[in-house]
Amino acid sequence: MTTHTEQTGAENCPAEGLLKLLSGKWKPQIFRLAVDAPLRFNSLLRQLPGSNKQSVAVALKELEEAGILAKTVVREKPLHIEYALSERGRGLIGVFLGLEGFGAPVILGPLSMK
Amino acid sequence: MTTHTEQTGAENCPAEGLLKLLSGKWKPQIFRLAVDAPLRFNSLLRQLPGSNKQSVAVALKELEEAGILAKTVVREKPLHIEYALSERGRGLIGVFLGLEGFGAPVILGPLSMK
DNA sequence: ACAATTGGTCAGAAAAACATGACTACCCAC
DNA sequence: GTGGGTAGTCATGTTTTTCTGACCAATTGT
Repeated sequence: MTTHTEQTGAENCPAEGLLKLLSGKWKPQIFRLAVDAPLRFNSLLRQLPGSNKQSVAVALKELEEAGILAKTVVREKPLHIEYALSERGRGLIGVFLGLEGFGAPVILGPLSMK
Repeated sequence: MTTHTEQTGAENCPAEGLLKLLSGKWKPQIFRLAVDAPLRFNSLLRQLPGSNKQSVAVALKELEEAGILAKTVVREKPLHIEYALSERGRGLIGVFLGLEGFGAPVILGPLSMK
């Protein structure tokens, strides 16, 4: 059975694909940090306590492949790589803010309504 | 030790908690179906091909505990239980639409198709 | 030349999520 | 009191995700 017929339902629901993309242990935090400034691998690793190379590398790759982050080789003093929010990525900021706006009251509980 | 030292970063980022809540194989679909009409366990199970009691039960419980779905015992003909979107749950619809709006181009976009 | 920093890859282990099948309990019709 | 529908739980196994530690390769510093 090499017929990889994935049935996630994402075909009829784009939100699901996006949720799947943003889910995962590190991707939301990576996205959030990328909003503030371009990211560099080792620095990012240090900013995510408890993370590991592997997971972060995979997350960066997936976010890049999804067109949310753009990878750039910076030919400067230490010669490094930058992962910055792409145009599409910036489009996600609004959605993220919507999530935060809704998320906050959930965490603070029903008592804080009104 | 009741001090649940969760290190998800959700404390300083409500969006993360929400993403975590909505992630999972069935929760997005369940939410989506709940938008249309109140849900009933067995019926829902039939509407989610490939799913199973266990996973759906857990998903419903978590959505209920998060205050997104409201569980109601309906004392009628077959005596059943309804899971309907709560007030808060309806608030999520907008966020979900935002996800769909952004998600669609990602799926259909130039990067994903070869 | 050697070490450190850059940004990774790889195989294997551990942990988390998900699926399966058996079982429970309650109500109603027959 | 048997059978079907309601809504689940439980123990177990499988699959997916995440973590660990070793290794790699180019670039810069001493």
